[in-house]
Amino acid sequence: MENLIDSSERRLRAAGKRITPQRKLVLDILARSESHLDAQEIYEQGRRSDVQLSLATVYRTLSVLKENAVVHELHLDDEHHHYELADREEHSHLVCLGCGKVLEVDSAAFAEAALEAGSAYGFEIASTQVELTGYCASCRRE
Amino acid sequence: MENLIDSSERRLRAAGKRITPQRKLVLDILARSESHLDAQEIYEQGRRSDVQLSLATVYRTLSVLKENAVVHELHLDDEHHHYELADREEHSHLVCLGCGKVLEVDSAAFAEAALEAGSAYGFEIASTQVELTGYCASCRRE
DNA sequence: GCAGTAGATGCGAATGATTCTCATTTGCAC
DNA sequence: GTGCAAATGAGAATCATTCGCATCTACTGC
Repeated sequence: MENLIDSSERRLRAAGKRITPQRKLVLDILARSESHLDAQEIYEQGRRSDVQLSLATVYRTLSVLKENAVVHELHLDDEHHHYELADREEHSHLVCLGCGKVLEVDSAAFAEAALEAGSAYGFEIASTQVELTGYCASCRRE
Repeated sequence: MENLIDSSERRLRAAGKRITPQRKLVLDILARSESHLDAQEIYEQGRRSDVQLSLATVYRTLSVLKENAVVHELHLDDEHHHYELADREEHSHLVCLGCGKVLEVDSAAFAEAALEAGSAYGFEIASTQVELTGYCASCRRE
């Protein structure tokens, strides 16, 4: 966990960004979290620490992290965006339309298909977002 | 094109929805369009017809169409949603980060991978949204 | 260490997409 | 035709996100 944050900071420095307590805090919250947080949740968790933090800063930080490929922005629902640290195994998301549960699934197959599709069109693929929706086992039997 | 609309209307009727001039208009605009429209664009095109149409109705109509799987909602950028008729060949989207161009690519490979991933977790896959971002051939050579 | 400065932050106001309210209209089943 | 639930229009309301600006601070060069 610590090295995830270190490498993120290295990437920010390389882009000429400063390492502020607020940015460390947001990174730390993302690293500790099991789930996919949205800006509001990050803000609320951040307020519980002794570092001062505003919602605007959360958004600005997420924007910087996104630009530097430190986090991925997810569109799991239509309400707002969710974020997760990028340097984890490649995976996609399975969202249950019944209960809203989100599963992460390995997506090597998708990444491979993405590369093929990209090269067929002369594209250099930067990121692959796959969101699958459907019904989980327990919601299927209603 | 006509039959696309007919089948859409059948689906709406089956769900107990009424066929109104506004709904026909939105379907017609989507069917005629080559690209992925957002609500505002649909509204503006709709105003040019002699059917009265409000932006609220566009949103309500899109929501109904989405619930009945007549349209797919796309998250091509962070600004707003884009929509396309659902009953077309399965395809995914390639978005260029440089110029914003959106290409449609065949995605049989993704659909297959989705089914596999779904069954591995007991999920019944309802839809597969794949959005690839990267740089197109001309933006790559800057 | 210390000062200077560009980059960050906090706060509250602004923006802009989407949704809601409610009075009015209208498909469509009988 | 009639009746009524569903749809619509217009504008207000909501809510996530961004902006403006005054203040602060992480880093660079001395």
